[in-house]
Amino acid sequence: MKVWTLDAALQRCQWPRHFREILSQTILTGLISDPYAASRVINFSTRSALVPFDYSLRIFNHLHNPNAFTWNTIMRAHFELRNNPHQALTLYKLFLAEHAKPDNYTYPILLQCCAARVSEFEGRELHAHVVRFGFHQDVYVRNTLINLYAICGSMSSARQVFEESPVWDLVSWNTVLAGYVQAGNVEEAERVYRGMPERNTIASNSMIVLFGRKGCVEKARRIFDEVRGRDMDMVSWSAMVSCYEQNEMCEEALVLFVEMKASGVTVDEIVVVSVVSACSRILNAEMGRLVHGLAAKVGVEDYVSLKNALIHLYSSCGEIVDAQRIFDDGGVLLDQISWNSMISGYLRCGSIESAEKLFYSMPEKDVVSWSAMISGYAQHECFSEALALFQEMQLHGVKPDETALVSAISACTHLAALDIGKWIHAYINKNKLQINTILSTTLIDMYVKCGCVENALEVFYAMQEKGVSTWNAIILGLAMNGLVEQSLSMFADMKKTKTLPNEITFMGVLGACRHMGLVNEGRHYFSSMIHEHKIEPNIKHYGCMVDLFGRAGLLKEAEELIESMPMAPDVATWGALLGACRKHHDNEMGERVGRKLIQLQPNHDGFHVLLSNIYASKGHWGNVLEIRGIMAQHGVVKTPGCSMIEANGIVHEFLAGDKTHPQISDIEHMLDEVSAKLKIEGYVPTTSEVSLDIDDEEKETALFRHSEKLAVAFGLITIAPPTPIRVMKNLRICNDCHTVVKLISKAFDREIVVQYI
DNA sequence: TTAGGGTTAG
Repeated sequence: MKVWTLDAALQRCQWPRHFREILSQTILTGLISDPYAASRVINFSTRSALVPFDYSLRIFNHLHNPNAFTWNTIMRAHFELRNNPHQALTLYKLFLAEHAKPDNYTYPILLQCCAARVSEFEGRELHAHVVRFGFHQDVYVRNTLINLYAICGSMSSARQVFEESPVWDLVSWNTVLAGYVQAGNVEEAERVYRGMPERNTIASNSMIVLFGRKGCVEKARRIFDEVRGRDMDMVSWSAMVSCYEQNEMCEEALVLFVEMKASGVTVDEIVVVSVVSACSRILNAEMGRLVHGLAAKVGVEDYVSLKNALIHLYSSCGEIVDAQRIFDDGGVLLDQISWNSMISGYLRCGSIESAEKLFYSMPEKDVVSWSAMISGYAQHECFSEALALFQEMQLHGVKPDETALVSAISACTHLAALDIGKWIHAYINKNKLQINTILSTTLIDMYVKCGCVENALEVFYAMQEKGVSTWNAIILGLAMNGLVEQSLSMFADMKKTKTLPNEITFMGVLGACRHMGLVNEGRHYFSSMIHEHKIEPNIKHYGCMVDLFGRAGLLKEAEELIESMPMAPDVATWGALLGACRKHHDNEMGERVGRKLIQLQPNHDGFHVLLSNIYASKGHWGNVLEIRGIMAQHGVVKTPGCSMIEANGIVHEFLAGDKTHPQISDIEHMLDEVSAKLKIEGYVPTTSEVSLDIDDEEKETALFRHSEKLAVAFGLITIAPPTPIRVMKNLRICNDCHTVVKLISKAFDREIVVQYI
């Protein structure tokens, strides 16, 4: 058998059996011991789908003296077919050990293997071999070296190889340029781009990508238009579309895509994914549907990233059925991201049960799956479920990352689960986990809402970089804890750091003024917000000012401010005025405002209750009953007061008048004790708050079953001093509870924090 | 044999 017969036979080879016959012929005739003939066999077998890779390997292992070509082929096959660059590099050592000589094709393969492993160390070793064997002048070798260093982030070495080259081809230029693009080095990239002897499409496309990533949309567009005049290709269009999409110019992205279609360029899966993502951003399901149809037409429907982008699109637009259809039809094409996207899609659409079902049925859960579920629970106010899942996640040995931690901590905040929150904080420190601005801010938020100002300040001062939300959390938190002066001086500090305040900052600042009744300061900050910082006050700022004026008895000014609002006043704003009317006994205005509100928002419980309270405080029981009737007629149910307290890592919930707690008899006993003790101290219950037509003794009892009092009593029983008693409440605390808690604190010598969240 | 495009999950 001759080599040319072998080549001809291989060319005709159609079946695995043919190949085995050809192989046995080469062995029987002894042709296999000819290194060139052996290389033809290996080359064919590694490239052909007829032969399994293991079979090629077995042939290779039986060869006595494979030549460089054969070694190269088998090393490349390890890298490309098996995706095993490490094995290729191992084989290279064997190659040298057998005293075979590498050729100029050997190093591009091996250097690519190093690039795939991002292994600069191995690369440098090979670089030395390249020089030793005298291939350093080869332009292919040089280019792969440049690429290797660029990928390993060592642009100085890449640049050095480039500079030392005797000749440069287009690939050399493009590779160096790609390195700077990847490193995000605009200056050097532009310099290289300008220095190129001729600018080709690939280089221009790289520049479009770079400018797109850096937010320089106009520069990208200029280059795009330049290429357009020369020779653009699919990538040019695609890069420009994605540039718009990444910079949130979704309309432009869609327009350009339509133009691309119209110009007759082939559309592929990559550009389609960018376009679908643009549709998601602007919640345009209709356009997305068109693109989806187009993708099906060009036959890229099975592309998993596209499926994922579509699941995201449809679920973001509330079209959960369509999202689900893609997921259900996906079968084996789906990946981890598909599952996670579907879970968060369900959660976004409020189908907690579907999300749970999918979550518990998924083959593999990663951090994202867990934290999607945890934060989904938290977003739907299922805080206990969120925390329980966070703990379950750790039992499964999954390490929480920043996002999971943020969700868990915010669940702690809402549950007043301070101990668990502190445990998470300690866990972060112990494991030296990355603390980013969001995580720190969440911790600060938790501490201030649990009344631990010291801990909050500790986190705050330890932060390297503080964002506006960090300042907001501390300003708001200090004010919330009654540390008004500190809060306002924090605001002054913030201004010194040149951090620009936003509308939330002013909520904190105005809230601080309200807390202390600082009317003049409030006016000053409100005006500086508008004139100095050019921030339009929102409805909450107005509400805050109305409350500030109202509490100070400036009812007229408060009402005038409401009338001057550019938007319709909301519940809180009217509520503030109504509350002020009650406090300052302006029943005329109170009734007027209250009646108006009931008409405006017949479904809101707060107004009815406030108005009813106004009547109750005057003893006008007829009117109270009338309001009750209106409430019943509109199906308005008073939101029950609910307080939470954490003891020994368990969160206990109390509703007003609640008798369901297992320790209720102890609690009632404690309340009686408290009542007796406080009466000695001269406490008189403010029964005017109770809008029931019952006698005073019954009113006292009702008052003493408010949820926060139950929780505090429970705290007195279960939490040993000096640990403070911390209670979280869903509604604002009533005057009586406020007084009572202060008295308990004194009489029992306990630190007590009741927080309204 | 070396160079250019993308997104999607919390």
